[in-house]
Amino acid sequence: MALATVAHARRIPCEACPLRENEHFRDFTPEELKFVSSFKRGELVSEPASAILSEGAHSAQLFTLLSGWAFRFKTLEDGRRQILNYLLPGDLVGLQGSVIGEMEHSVESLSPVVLCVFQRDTLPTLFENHPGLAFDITWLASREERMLDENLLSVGRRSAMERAAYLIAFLHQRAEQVGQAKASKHLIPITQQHVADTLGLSIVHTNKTLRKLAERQLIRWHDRACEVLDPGALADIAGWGGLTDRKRPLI
Amino acid sequence: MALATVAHARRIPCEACPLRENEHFRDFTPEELKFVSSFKRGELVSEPASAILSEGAHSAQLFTLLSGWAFRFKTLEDGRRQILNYLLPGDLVGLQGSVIGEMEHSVESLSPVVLCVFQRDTLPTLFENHPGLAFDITWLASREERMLDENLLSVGRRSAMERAAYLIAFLHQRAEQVGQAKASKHLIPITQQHVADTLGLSIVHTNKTLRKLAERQLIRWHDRACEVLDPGALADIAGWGGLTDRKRPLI
DNA sequence: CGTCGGTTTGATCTAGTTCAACCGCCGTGG
DNA sequence: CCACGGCGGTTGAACTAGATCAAACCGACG
Repeated sequence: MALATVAHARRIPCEACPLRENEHFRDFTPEELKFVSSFKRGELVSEPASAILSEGAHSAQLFTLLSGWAFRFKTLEDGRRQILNYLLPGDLVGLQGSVIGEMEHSVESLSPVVLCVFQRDTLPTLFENHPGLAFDITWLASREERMLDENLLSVGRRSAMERAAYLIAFLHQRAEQVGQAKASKHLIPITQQHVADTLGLSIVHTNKTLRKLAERQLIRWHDRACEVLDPGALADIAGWGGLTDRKRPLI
Repeated sequence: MALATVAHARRIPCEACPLRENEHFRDFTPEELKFVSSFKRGELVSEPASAILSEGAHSAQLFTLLSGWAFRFKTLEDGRRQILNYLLPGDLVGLQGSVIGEMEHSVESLSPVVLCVFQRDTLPTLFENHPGLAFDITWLASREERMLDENLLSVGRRSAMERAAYLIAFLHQRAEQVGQAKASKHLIPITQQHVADTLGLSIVHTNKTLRKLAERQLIRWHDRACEVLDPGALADIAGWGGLTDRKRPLI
């Protein structure tokens, strides 16, 4: 697993951020945009499968994912790994570290990613001068909490088949919201090992479960990627209502 | 399951809140205290096993738990229940609802509880005028996220024995931090059904697992309560490092 | 052309589930 | 006063979802 490549100099100004064109994100006032832009320190570009943040890191920075896929995870001493959640464009990375001071999980990329780098110690300034943005950060934290709640329900109480169906429907919906689904023809860039570590299952059983979903024509498995054929049926299997499609902030 | 009893008129002013004496909470400035006090609308007292907030509620209020134990949970349509986390004195209740607008989980009490009721729509005022308190709310949200991360690791990757040991060590440590452990002689007011629904196990297997812990003299099971005898050994079994003992805010 | 990571498959095993009782306690209604 | 029912906890037996073990396949890549 390669280390993340170093930060490049600032490229795109936030005012011209292509993500903002997506109607899924709420509009910012020019003033807010100006502040966010001043808050930004640079960009970080990184290869697939590279570490972005590591558990225990004290010097954690705060990022927003601009493009690509990543995931958060924790491991036990003997190596058992649990994936906690996935990160898609617009998601905040490293908030826990910035707010509380130390990271208790790691973050790794699944695809080539570009991150927007913020100076962690300017967070107090943001809270001082931009209550609206501060509220947005809390909003994003609450949203993460929600996703974790649903994940926990899944891992704790759904069967292997339900879990797998839920995960894929969930990721597909998130990708769709930020316009990644079209861009990549409904392809989710994960291996079956990632699925296993998300669902709390063994790879073997994960493989057999995914195979059944494929036989039912709900997904098609590619090399290191999952193509979603029938998101509705997947959500049905899981008994999952779907994400609420509210506009969200983009810091 | 009884409904929560109605809110009483305001009793204790925040300045005299007994919780603040606990050194585990950070000191507030007189000005902050004054605002929090004005933010408070009243108190809610409620019986054990009563609903405090319900999934889907749109009119969710924001609370701080003053005394007692409660828990957050979600259920699937067929009744399978997953407990997401527990709530102890000083914990914020209903933040998701207040920030995003709708609750996606329910909250129920485990013991008699007293909650401090806030007016949800004054939250923007708090963010406007008290950036420090706003930051504190984000801090608390991040802390919840952390606890969920560890829970997810537990349910996804730990064995039944490890999970049970982790849960009890975790709850015991939290109780101790807020001074509940001494007060109740290390008694956690839960049934084995609660444990099962937290760990994602059946009651039968939960019973057998707890029994083993009891045989090893690590816990003693009482009627609707778990007495913790050896928190250190429990944490060891789980391979869990314990909570970081940082001072935290109390809104 | 060999190796390696990701995927697939079958066989065997086991941790945890489900089913079925039973006990003790407590609150309720006759 | 007692009978009854329900809840929380306990226990054994039978069962199964999912784990583990083992081997092979396949495409990419040096």
